[in-house]
Amino acid sequence: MTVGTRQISDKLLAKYRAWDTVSEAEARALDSVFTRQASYPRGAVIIRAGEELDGSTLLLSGFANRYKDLSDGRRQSLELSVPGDFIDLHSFTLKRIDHDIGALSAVRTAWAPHERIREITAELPHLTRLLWLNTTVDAALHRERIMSLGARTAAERLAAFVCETRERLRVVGLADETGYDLPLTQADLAELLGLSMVHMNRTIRELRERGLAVLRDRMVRIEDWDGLRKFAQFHPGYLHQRTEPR
Amino acid sequence: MTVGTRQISDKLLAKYRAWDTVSEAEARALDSVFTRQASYPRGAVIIRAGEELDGSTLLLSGFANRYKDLSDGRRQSLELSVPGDFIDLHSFTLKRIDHDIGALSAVRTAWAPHERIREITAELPHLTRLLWLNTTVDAALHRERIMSLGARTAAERLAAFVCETRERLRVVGLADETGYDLPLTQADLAELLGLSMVHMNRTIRELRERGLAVLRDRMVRIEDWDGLRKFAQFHPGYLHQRTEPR
DNA sequence: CGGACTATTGAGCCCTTTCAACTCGCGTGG
DNA sequence: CCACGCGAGTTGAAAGGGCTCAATAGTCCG
Repeated sequence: MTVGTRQISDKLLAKYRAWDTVSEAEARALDSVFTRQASYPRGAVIIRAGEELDGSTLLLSGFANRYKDLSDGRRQSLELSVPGDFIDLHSFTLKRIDHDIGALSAVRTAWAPHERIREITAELPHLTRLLWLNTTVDAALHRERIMSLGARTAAERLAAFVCETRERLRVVGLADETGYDLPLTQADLAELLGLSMVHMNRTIRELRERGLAVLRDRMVRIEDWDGLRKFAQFHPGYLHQRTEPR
Repeated sequence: MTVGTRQISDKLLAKYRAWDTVSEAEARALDSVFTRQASYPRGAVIIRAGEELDGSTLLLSGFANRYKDLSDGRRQSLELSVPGDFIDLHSFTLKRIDHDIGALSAVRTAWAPHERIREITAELPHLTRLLWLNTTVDAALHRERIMSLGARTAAERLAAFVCETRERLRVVGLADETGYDLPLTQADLAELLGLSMVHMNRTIRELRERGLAVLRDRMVRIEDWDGLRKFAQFHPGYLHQRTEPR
């Protein structure tokens, strides 16, 4: 899959380079940890809670989400995963993870055995810290989600989500000023934002009527980036990107 | 402060030993990273968002919380910190953190320069993985909070909080079957659980009337542990403790 | 003894949910 | 070719959980 400078870990690398400099040697080492690739259709469960894992999975393309269920059927999405995300890197230390990860669209993945990651931690301290940083930035995303769920209204929450997702996708080259593709149903979004599907629909309409963003046909069109940021009170510091947003 | 086997990192060590075995050499190394200690009164800001940090702080005694504010005054607590918590270990990779950390009670802390932590990462790979694990378990706590805020009712949320806090405190010797001290006001709890103070009060009453738990006089008395667990749908797997709960 | 903080309770409102009906587009089978 | 079914989206109406406003009481402390 190596075409010119294009590599498996292209997007992951782009993300890491938004955080810190990565040498060519480190980039090669990072790319070399990935062995087999796989594909999943929408709806497939990529990782199941509680399984013992001996490798971690990189999302090459498509979207996925972490979620937990309550026994009476209530389901909460914990986090959206976008291309370039190392969706279960935390299993390197945790061994088994406490939630499922499902495919929200057709998905391609690459898999890195923990053994190979361990070799990196033995040999490349700076790259190791980047992997660690990856997991701590994931935690920072979690915290912002807590903020949203606890303190933002439905419309603000959706706006913040649109902003955050735009920044995450921009780093891996999948979004620009005008917007991005987001192949999720309104039901998926509702689950992610802790809203009912009906209210999700009305909230999407509200954002459109406010002239901030339009979500339609699996695409997000940003109408007024500054207005959206302001409305959501989106402060991208928690993404810890070096590059100035916007 | 070393009295017999008692050390600064006593509680931190107890927590790590609930996750994995820690050798005596590792325990000594861990203890030795901490240099100066400090005290803060209730209400003090221990760590301020955005500051450049060159060390991480261990909570020796007392309670703290992470929080973020919105510009119009809405404040959301992100996570409770209990004794033995390395409250900003993530600053080791992040350099600056994206939220404040405040003292919810009188607090004692110890401080570890990042330089010393870096020495550990160079010399003690297994202990390094435990430190990394610490940050990934913190993320697991965040995820459970997202679950609570997104999918649990107020009463279930409080019940889950009481269960989780009981397990976290039990590991460091600060809780037993009957309950534990929790020196937080109802306003603190409300902020933590994303509720208004008034509704927090009513929710506390509901838990009491259900015969599950009594929160009064800065103490939590657990009346019916099994009932509480069941009501909250508390599944402690996400804490990743080896010891069987209860 | 006043003041500040904390806890408690009532009442009304509002955001969000639930229930329900209906549309639209699309793929499949008769 | 059309009927049908199904998933996704949309809208209305009513119910409900939690919030806000407001008032009262208890407690600690200077």
